[in-house]
Amino acid sequence: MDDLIKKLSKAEFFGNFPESDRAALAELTTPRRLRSGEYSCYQGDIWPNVLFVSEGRLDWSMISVAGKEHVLFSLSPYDVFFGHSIFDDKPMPASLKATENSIVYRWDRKVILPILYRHPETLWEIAGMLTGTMRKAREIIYGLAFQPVAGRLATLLLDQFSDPDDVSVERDLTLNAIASRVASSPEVVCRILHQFQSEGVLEVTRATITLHNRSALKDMLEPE
Amino acid sequence: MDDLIKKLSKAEFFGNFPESDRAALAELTTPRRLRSGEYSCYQGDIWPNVLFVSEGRLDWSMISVAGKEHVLFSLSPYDVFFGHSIFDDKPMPASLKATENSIVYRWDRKVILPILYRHPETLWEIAGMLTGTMRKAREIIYGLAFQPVAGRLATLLLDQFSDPDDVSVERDLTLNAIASRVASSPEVVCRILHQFQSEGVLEVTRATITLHNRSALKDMLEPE
DNA sequence: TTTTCACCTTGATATTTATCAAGAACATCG
DNA sequence: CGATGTTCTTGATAAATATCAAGGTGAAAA
Repeated sequence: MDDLIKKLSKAEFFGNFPESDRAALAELTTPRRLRSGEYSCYQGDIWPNVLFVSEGRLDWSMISVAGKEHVLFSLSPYDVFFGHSIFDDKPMPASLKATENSIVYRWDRKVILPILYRHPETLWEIAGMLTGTMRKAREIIYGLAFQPVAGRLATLLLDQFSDPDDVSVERDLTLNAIASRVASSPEVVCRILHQFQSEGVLEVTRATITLHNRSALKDMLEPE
Repeated sequence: MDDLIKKLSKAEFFGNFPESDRAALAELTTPRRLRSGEYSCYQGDIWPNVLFVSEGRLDWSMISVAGKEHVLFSLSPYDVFFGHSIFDDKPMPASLKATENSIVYRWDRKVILPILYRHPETLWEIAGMLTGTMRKAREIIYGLAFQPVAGRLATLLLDQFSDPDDVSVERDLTLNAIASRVASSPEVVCRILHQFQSEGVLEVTRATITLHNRSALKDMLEPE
């Protein structure tokens, strides 16, 4: 339990709470272990919960009627996630799926609301957090509406190479995983990756990607 | 002024306020007339305001670096819009543009926050409203990621024919306007519209669209 | 070591969508 | 009424993307 309290203090949201409230939160939940591939919530569920990621990684992804998957973003340790249903009691618009063995903590609305209400500014912070999610959604729409697959892939790569010093990253995503993030197919992603290579932008091996020309990727997004 | 107070009572959000607060709100703002084509806020602005639409129509639309436009949704009379910046002080991710001559009222954060804070449940309602916007964004992403242009157009048409009794609607949107909602080009929209016609789904004339087979449009979205 | 399996790669092809161009239909205004 | 400008329409063409198929590669398991 102390472990959880400590982790919550580093969380983006509960970090600002007084220690006593973090302790109260820790009292009200138990760890859940998810194995890679397991779901925490399904698209369509009424799921009025708050989730805290302690270990592992979860994807927030939509599934189409045709069975295709589109991953919008993923949750990492210390991330806090508010299920949509907690605000409006409607079904969840996407699913949360563990992509690694993970440990999460969950609170039901009935349990967590009284604690949130102790701090009036907290509700305002929630609005700020939701606004952040809306901004992420906006970026996704922008990519889909205006950019070709190559552009969306460039964005994803720049994201992976977020640290300006990193020039080489492990390929932790399969082509399939990448495709479901840029809304395309693994074959197309493969081709574009090799096209980037032939242009000297980067170098792909089976295990790593090495970036040679970061600005070329950026130019792809904002011409000039 | 009384006019505004009355209108606010029918608004989705301020309608639940006590009359005194609506009066207070009316005191703190003045009407702004926008001519068709004028902008209320620009993508990139810091714009910490709340907007109430009294008359007319505004489009919430993104503009790409290449100059293309994508309309995400529009605001009609009685709609209340919270600018993103009001929550996080960051630039607006899209623009608000009047598509008709319109009358709107605006409040700055400094002015409106004290009134909102009078009702603790209001903040929770704001979160609910933001969640609604996120759900709209999710539908847009779903369309762009999984559906061809014809599918997105079908969704738009079903939206126009929302009343099950309506079988005929005025064509109030130009092909250009439709194209910027389904993220395509006017030529493509034109062709698909005529393709629908040749399939007997609907009938297009210059002035109206008449729906012959509503379920055909629905089937296009959810096969089977 | 061999087998197995998932993943990657590449080619060939079909489909979808964008773009350019030109003419037709319509509304508006002088 | 004629002139003007916008919107619609259609054809031709190019580009982007999806899909299917087949073979290659490497890692893990037997």
